[in-house]
Amino acid sequence: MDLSNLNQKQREAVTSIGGPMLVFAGAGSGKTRVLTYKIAYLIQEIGLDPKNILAVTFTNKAAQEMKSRVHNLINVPIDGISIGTFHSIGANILRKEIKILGYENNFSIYDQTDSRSLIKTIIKDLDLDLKMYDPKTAQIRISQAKNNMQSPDELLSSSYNRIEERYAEIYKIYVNRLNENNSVDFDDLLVLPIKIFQESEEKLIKYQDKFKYVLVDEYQDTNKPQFELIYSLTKIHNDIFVVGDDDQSIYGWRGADISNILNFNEAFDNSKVVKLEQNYRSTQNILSAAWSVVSKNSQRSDKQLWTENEKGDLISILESFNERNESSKILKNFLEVKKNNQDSKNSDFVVLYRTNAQSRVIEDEFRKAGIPYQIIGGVKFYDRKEVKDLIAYMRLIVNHNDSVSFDRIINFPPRGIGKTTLNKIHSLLDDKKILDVISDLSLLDVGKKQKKSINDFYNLIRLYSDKSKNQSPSLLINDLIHDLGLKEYYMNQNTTESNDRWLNIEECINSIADYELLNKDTRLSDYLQEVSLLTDIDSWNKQDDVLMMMTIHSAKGLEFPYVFVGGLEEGLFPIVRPFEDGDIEEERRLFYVALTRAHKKVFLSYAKSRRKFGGEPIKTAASRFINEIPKKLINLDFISFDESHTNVQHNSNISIGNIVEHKLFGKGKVVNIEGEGANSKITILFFNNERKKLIYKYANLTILKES
DNA sequence: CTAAGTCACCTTTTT
DNA sequence: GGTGACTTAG
Repeated sequence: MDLSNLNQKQREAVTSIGGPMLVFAGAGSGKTRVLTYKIAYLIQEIGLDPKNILAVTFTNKAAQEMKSRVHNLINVPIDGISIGTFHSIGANILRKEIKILGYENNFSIYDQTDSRSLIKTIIKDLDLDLKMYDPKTAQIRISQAKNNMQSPDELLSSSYNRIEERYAEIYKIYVNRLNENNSVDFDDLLVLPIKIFQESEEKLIKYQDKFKYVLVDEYQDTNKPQFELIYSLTKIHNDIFVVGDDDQSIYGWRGADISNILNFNEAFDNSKVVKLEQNYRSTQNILSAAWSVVSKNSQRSDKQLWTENEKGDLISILESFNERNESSKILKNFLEVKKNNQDSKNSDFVVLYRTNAQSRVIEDEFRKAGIPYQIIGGVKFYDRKEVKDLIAYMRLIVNHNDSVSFDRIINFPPRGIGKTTLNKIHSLLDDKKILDVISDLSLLDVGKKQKKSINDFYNLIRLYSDKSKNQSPSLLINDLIHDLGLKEYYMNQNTTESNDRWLNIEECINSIADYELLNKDTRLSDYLQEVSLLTDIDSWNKQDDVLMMMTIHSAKGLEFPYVFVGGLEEGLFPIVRPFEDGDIEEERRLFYVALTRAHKKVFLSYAKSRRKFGGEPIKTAASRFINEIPKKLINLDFISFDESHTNVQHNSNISIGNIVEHKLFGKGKVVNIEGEGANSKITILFFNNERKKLIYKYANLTILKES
C-alpha cells in the first residue's frame, strides 16, 4: 500500500498494529486521513476481513464518507464493515440481541420529545404536580442516571430529599413503561448493549470475536457507557485504536468524560501514544490565535500545533450596534471577500454561533440578499409536528406496543376521540399491547360514534401492519397518506402554514423513496431506525454551492476557507448561568474549535446590544475570548462604530451578573435587564431561588458586587 | 369534542 | 418571536 501521502507520525499511527493506541490528533492534523488509511491498511496489508472491523464515527455522514474513502483506497468491497455512530452501532446490536432483555426486535426508538411525553404521562399518573415535578428535570435526572449506569434503585438510595426520591421513582416506572411499549430511548442504545454483555457471556464473546479491531474517532467526547462498551469489546484482544484531541472536547454537558482520553494508558495496558502536531489546514495566524486561547486552559495534555502554511490574513473583528447590524456586517464582509476572490464559492463560507436562536437574524439578511444558504440544526425536519405524526403511524404499524405513538395519532387527523375516551382506553391497558386494547371494544364505555372511529382506526393499523410484510415502505406510506386524507386535510386549511406542512409530508415521502433506492429490501423498521438517528448534518450535500450556518457544536470535524463567528459577547459566548460556574474551559475549547475550522480567514463578530426572546435590547459586552487573542494577530481596521447609533442612553450602572440587595427580598443576582435606564426591568434571581422582575427606579437596589 | 385564542417559558450546545 | 399548555366559546 502506498503510504507516501502520510508524514512520519501519521505513518507510525497507521502501521503500528496490535495493542491499544491513542493518537492525539490536533485540529487539521490529518486525523481523518489516518483513520481511513488505518482501516485500509488493516484490510489490505494485515488481511483483516472488513466484517471484523468496528469503526465509530461522530456522525452518520462521517461514517459514509469514511467508507467511500477506504473503498477508493483499496478497491475492495467493504460493505461488511461496522461503521457508524455509537448510537447506530448500539441500535444494530439491539436489533439482533434485544430479546434477551425481554423486548421484541421491532422496538421503537424514542427521541427526546417522545421520551418526555412518556415521562409527563407518568408524572400525571402518579398524581404529582407538574410544576413541582418538572418532566424536563425528570428527563435530565433519568438521562444522567443512565449515563452513570445507575439503576432506579441505586438512584433512589443516593437521593437526598423527597423530590429526588420521587424522580427515582419516576425513573423506575419510566424504565418499565419503555419496556411495556417495546421502546428504547437514546441512552438505552448505549446502555442496553452493555447490559446484554453483562448478562450473557456468550453474546459478549460473540461480539468480541466479531469486532477484532475497534477504532474510535473523536475519543475525547466519549462518555461512560461508550467507554464501557468498547472496553468490554476489546478486553480480550486489546486491539483498540482511538483518535482524539482533548482541546476539542465540547460535550461535557452531556456526560462526555475528558478523562477517558487523558487516562487512556491507565485503562488500557501497554498502550502507545502518537501525537500529530503538524497542521495542514490553517494559516499561522489562525493557529497562533487558537493556541493563545486554548493554552489558557489548565486541564490539557501537552502538545502544540505547528504549520508550514503562510502567516495569512489577520483575524478581523466586527463590532456592531445590535444583532441586525451584526448580520449586515457579516453579509457585507462575505460579499467583499467574494469580490476580492473571484474563484471563491458560497460553500467556502460558514457562519458559526453559540446558540441556534442566533441564526434567524443572520438568515433574514442572507435571504434578502439572495445568497443561497443552508442552516444546520434548530428545529429538525423530523421534529416537526406533521412529520412526527406520520412517523408515529409508521411506528405503531411496526410496533403495536408503542403507546406514545398511539396517543399521538389516535385523534389525528381529528376523529372525535378526546381526552376522556383516551383515558378510558388507557385504563384498560394492564400489560396488554396498546393496539390490542382496542381490538375488543365491549369493555369500553364510550359513545357509539367513538366506538366506530376507534374500530376504524384499529382496522386501519392492522391492515397496514399486514401490508408492511410484503409491500415496500414507500408504496405503503403513499397508500396510508391517501387513506388518511392527509392531503385534503392540509389543503382545506389553506394557510401558508398548512401548505408548508403538506410540503414537509411530501418531503418525507421522498426521503423514504430515497432511502429505499439506496438500501435494497428495506423494511419499514429499517427506515424508522435510520430516521431516528439521523441529524441535520447528515443530509448536508457538499456539492451544493451554499453558505452554511450552524452552531459550533455542529461544525465539529468540518472545515471551511472562511469562517464567521457571531455573537462573541459575554453571557452568550462564553455562556454563563447564574449560580453555576459554567465550565469556562469547555467554552474556551469551543472557541478553539470555532477558530480551527478555518483555512484562510476568521471574522469574529459581536454586537453591543442584543434582543433576547424578541424582547427589549440588552446591553452586551465583548467576549473575553476576543481579548485573549494577542493584539498583533488582530485587524483593528475592521472595528467601526456606527455613528448613527452612538447616541444610545446607558445611564443605569447596573448590569447582568451584579449581586444586589433588595430591602424586602434580600440578596440576589441580576440575571436579565430589559430596556435601558430608570424604567428598565431587572430580573433578579434571589438567593432563596425566587425569581422576580422589578422596575429599576422603584426597586431601590444596592449593588453589593459588580460582576 | 373542536378550534381559536391566551399565557408562560423559553435558549446553551445533540445522539 | 416561537412553541406547547391551558382556556373558552361553539
